[in-house]
Amino acid sequence: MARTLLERSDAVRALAGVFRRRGFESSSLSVIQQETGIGRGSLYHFFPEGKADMARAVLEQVGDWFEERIFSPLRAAHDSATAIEAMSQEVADYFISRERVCLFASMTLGEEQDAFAGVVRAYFTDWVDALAEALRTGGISPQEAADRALDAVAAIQGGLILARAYGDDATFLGIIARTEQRLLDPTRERGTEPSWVRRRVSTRAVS
Amino acid sequence: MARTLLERSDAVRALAGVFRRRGFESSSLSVIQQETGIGRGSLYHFFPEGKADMARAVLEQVGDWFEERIFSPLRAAHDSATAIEAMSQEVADYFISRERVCLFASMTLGEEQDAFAGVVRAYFTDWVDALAEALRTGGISPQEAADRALDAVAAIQGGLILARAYGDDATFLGIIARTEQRLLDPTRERGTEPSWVRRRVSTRAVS
DNA sequence: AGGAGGTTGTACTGATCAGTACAACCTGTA
DNA sequence: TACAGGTTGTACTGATCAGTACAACCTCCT
Repeated sequence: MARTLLERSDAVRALAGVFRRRGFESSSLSVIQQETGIGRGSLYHFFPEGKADMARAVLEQVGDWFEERIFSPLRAAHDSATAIEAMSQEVADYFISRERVCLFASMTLGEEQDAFAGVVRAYFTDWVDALAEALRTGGISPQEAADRALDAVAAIQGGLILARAYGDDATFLGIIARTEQRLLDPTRERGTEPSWVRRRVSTRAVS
Repeated sequence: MARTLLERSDAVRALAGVFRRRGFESSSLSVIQQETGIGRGSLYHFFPEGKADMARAVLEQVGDWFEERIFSPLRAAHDSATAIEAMSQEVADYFISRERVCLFASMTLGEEQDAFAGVVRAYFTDWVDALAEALRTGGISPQEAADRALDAVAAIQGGLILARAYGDDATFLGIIARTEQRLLDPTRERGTEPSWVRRRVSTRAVS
């Protein structure tokens, strides 16, 4: 019964590597076959619906990793400062060792956008919400916590773009470090919104 | 001499739209032909090297726009606060009216990465440097200005990812607004780097 | 009015795409 | 040892890909 040498989870890991390096669209079946060493037969055996199935599986595996290592600890944190430091370190290690690519972010571009909108949105809201909860635990007001959490996740994602553009991890680590400081800073006050934002938000931003 | 109806710059604009909507990889020649209404003949007449030429032209046009409307004003600014507010507004308008996609950022993924590494890096360094110069004009120290500029560009790029993930402009505008405040804030102090960063940077970040 | 030459649509090429079919294989169980 | 059935490589399909060739066209200049 060929209790195979190849675990499905190994295949998923290999696929994630290919998608990160080449992007989803340009990962053709022949490329996937070549770079993973997994034959067409096995690929369609594990992922009957083809590339869409593969992408789903990869996103699910990545999502599970974040849930376990990042989101859940943030939500369960007693000491928010420690939890946020841990998040920073985990996130830095994770992305540096994975081509500086966030697969969920990559799915917000091109054709993939529609197909994976749901899971992508869930990933980001989970992250932002978990981080906001840790901040609230640390005594920050709900609104301020939500804003800081959103800004931090955006900073990390933008940091990945710059890290890839510069081909440089140090820049990314600097951004992560300052993001961490900003999250923990107990003294920062909120100013008033610039007037042009209020104008934009009220006129058309609720799309 | 058919002094054509179709200016090359119109073609470039149309191409930019297609690339933003579909992504570079999944913009096939037939799709481009269909969505721009420009025939294969004209396409290869204007862009003899095919898609690579088209992408180059699009990036150049976008780069020129930013140079004229964003970078140059920042460098020439006398009043840094006004210049930064202007940048925020221009950037918000630009990306909201263009599918929330930064084409340079999209070129940091997949196969495009290598082909366009140079212009992509130049775009981001130009932006960060111009913004840092405006901040220095406003009396912020060079190192602090460089950090804040980098963080701001990262925040904007991350904001775009979240805006696409959420299908929502209000989130993006909020991020831009708080980024602007952070840039202008005269009081913020810099803390010390978390120890884990120094460890990472010194051990392997200089790749 | 009549070229001249830049511009454009169409048909074609070979390569590569995603997906299917199926025979051969391999391993745990009997 | 032999079977059973999950697993895998290979060959194939029709569709679509990027790029080329070229005849028809259209507009400006004389």
